[in-house]
Amino acid sequence: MNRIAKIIDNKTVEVFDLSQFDLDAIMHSGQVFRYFKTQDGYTLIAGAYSADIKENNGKVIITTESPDFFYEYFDLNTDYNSYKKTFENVKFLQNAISAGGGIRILKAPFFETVISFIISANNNIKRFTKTLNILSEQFGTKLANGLYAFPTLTQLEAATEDDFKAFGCGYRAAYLVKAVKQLKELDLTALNDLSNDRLIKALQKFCGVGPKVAACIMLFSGDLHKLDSFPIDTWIDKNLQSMPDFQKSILLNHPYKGLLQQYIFYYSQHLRKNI
DNA sequence: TGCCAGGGGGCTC
DNA sequence: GAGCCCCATGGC
Repeated sequence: MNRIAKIIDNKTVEVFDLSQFDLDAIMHSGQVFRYFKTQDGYTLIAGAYSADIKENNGKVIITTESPDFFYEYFDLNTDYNSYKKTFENVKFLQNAISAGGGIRILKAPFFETVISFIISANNNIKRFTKTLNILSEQFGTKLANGLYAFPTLTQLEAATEDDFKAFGCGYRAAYLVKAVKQLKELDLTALNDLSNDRLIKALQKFCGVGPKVAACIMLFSGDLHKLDSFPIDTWIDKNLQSMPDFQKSILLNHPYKGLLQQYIFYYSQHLRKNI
């Protein structure tokens, strides 16, 4: 039996092992944006699915019409202790690992990941989250709880450059119109056959996707889920620059450096602490 | 190669 | 309250 979590019934997932599931840290780890704080937890929307999530009596309770989706979304079949065992040679990140140790790499829908991270470019999280929610309200499907699903590719084809601009995308508006057209022609399964080197180049063919955004798509899209992808944003860059070369080398050669990157991001960006 | 292009929220001072 | 920066990228 899985010690981490279990689908209890057709509306409930329970997570038992909170040492590898830190709800607040996951929400603030910069990989999920469309969630709302509730009185005792969060309401989260991913793609066309939503869930109410709260912590209660040492467990996390996920209440949703789509338990199978969220079981997979939170990667609950994977024991993160197996990853953590490989972190013994990165003791210089111990503080960040301790603080963010309950972060998991989520399996977000591919299209939502691409669009979200194009909009994230040179933007602050609060501001582009607002944009993502407005786009969802304008172009997405209204769900039973009154919230809006992230727009599908077909729905977002209706958005013009002026629409994207009006909803806060700024100069990324033109990229988005082009990227939506390009994504329509994409065979996602073909991407899965590529090596990481080829994959990151293939993703950068989408307008608005450079090396950093491509690395985010590789790490956070559930279809790709490359745990050795290492997005270097301004926060990670600052940390790398303050790191001795030998530490940098250990970090950048680690098979799960994507997960380590999440710990560093959460620690420096959200908690505002220095490694 | 270097510079430029939205806007606004949050941070530092 | 001014000045700076933000999960960068493409075009010139």
